[in-house]
This record gives sequence, structure tokens and C-alpha cells, in this order.
Amino acid sequence: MGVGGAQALWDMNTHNAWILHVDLDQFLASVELRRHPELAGLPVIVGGSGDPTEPRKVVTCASYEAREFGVHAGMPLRAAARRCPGATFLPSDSAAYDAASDEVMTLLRDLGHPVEVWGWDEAYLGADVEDPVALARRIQEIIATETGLACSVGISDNKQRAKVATGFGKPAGVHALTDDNWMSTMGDRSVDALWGVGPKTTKKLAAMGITTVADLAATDPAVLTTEFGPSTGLWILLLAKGGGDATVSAEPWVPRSRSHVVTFAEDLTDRAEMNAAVVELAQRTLADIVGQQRVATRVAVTVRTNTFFTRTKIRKLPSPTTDAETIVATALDVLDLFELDRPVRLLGVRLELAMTDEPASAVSPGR
DNA sequence: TCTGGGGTCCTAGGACCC
DNA sequence: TCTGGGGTCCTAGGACCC
Repeated sequence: MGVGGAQALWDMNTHNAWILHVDLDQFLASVELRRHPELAGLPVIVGGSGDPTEPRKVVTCASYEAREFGVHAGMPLRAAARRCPGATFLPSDSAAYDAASDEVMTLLRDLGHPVEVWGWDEAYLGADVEDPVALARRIQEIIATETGLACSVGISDNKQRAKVATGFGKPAGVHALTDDNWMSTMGDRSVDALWGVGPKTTKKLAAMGITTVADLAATDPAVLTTEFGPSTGLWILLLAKGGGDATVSAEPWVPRSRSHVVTFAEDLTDRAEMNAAVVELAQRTLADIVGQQRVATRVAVTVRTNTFFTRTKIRKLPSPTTDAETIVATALDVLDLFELDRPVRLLGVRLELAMTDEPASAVSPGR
């Protein structure tokens, strides 16, 4: 972020009457269907290298037709092939999805409202308009016409509630959640219907006798802060009441970290092979951040053993750097902190990135 | 049909300094 | 000699999301 970045952020963080959450339907499958029109209406499964017999690879996206067979993201490809043998399996092509995502985000920005991009297939749009439903329909029409992709749109006055609303609009629909219909719609549903409340929190709440959104909304804040801490406790209470974060920032997202992991087709037992893998992961991750003109501050290494026991260790670099020797050596040092006495299923390297303008001395070495 | 890959944020606790 | 706190930096680990 350059000089004036803070001012720009202030200007671009808008508080709007309406927040629209735009979510592309079955995004990866839809991008594939666009260039394989003969597959329209058929089950399509994207993941791995497109070979359904490949072990240790999973479904990244299943078309709605494939979902009818019980196939879903995260399922092993081999399991998906058994459930839906007639499906077409396609390799994941991230460059194509990047490009398609860019097309859509550009169209959204062209509408003249602030757009906050959330990954490949989602964006929030802040709008001070009279008729948000009409805007949502217009968005759907423009995206469909210009890109051939379908999206669903959730409407509310904060991001979390708009995101929940989108779920009611899928596929290809529009749904609004406001104070008027929030509790009647959500009150009887499980707390994990809230965006940000997952299985662990759900279980913990259940042990406290809290299972529904209405239960949570009616809970004494002091009880929640005692159990979850002052920040998290009040946050989940706010979510249950239909509240959330109401800012939409059009400022480009600055990544905090960059990582790569690899799950080996067969577990590694040879330390030299583990070292070689970590070196390759570190070099690849470093190449990414150098390409984005970023500088690493910390190096993390993740090890997953054959029992699925997973741990991460991290070390701060002496100073922020892009020096390959330093980063590779640090990654190997961190790997060395593990007791590598079990077969290793996965290794990963993550670089945490400097977030402020670095002093010239920290950025310039090597030039 | 054993369990991918890429992220973010929060909390807790130890070390260390004043 | 013993003691109380505050504050910061650092790492581990949990939880959640797409």
C-alpha cells in the first residue's frame, strides 16, 4: 500500500443502505460447461487431474446434476466415481477460473457501486438504491448475458446476513433477509446455519443447551463471553440477531500469506525426500510472492503423518526478505523441529508476508 | 472406498523487560 | 528480599471459510 493508502481505504469503505452478496452458482463446473456445451445438463465433476481413479484427490466442484448422485466438494474422486459413474471428470484449471472470475468482477465494478471480492466466485456490493431486488436481477442478467454464468444474489444490510440470504436464493435466484423476516426465517434453524458458526462452536453451544438461532439470540451476553471470550462471544450473539459487518471495501485485498501443500501419492519415510519436498515447496511459494512483489517475514512448515496428525511450526525470519537461501534454509530448520518418526502424508510451506511498506533496507537486498 | 488445497482470524501462554 | 503488575513479542493451536 502506497502513501495515501489509508485515506483511500477510508474513502472506499462505504456504509450502504443495502449489501448484495453475489455468488456464482457451481462456479468451476459452470466455467467448464461454457467451453464444453455438449455437457450441459449432464453430471460434471471437477478435481485433481481429471482422472477419477487417482487416489488422494478430491472433488473441487460438482455440477448440480452430479450433486443429485450425492457427489459434493471434498469427496474423494474415487468415491465420486462410484456414486456417479456416468459423470464427466475434468481436471481443475485454475487459470481458466481466474480469468472467468476477473470477467465477472469487472462487470460488477462497472455498475458503479463499491465491490468487495471474496475469492473466485463471490463478491459483496454496497448500494444505496431504492430497489435492491431490481439491482440483483440486473446483475444476474448482465453476468448471464456477458459471461454465460449464473449467479445467486442475497440482499441484506450486512455481509453475514446477505451471505445467508444467498443460500435461500440458490440456484440463480434472489433472496432478501432483513429484520422483518430474519427471526421468522432463521429462528428455528441450527446455529450452524450462521456464517462463522461451525461444528465445534455448535457442539459447545449444544452442551450449554443452545441449539437454535433463536436460543443463541436470547442468550445472556455474559454467558457467551465467559465461554468464548469477549470478542467471539459477542460476535456470535450479534450474528444470531441478524447483525454483522456492514462495510464494503473496494480496496484491493492484500494477502497475508501464501502457501503450498502437497499430499503425496504414497507416504514419505525417507528424510532426504522430505527435505527435497520442502525445498521445492519453499521455492515455489517464494516465486509466487516475488512475482507479486511481496516480502516474507515468517516461514511455516506443516507436517501431516499417516495417522492424519497435523502440526505446523513457524519461525520469524531475522528480517523481512525474499532471499532464496535464507528462506529455504529456514524452512529446512523448521522441518527439523519435528520428530519425523512416522510416515509423512503431507508437507506444506507457508510464507507470511510483510504488511506495511518495508524500510528500503529490508526490501532492497539482492538488487 | 478413508480424509485436497488455499486461506484468515482469534486466543492462550511463555519469555522478557520495565 | 520479596513482590505486583503492565506491556510486547513470539509461537502453538483452534476454528472457520471457500
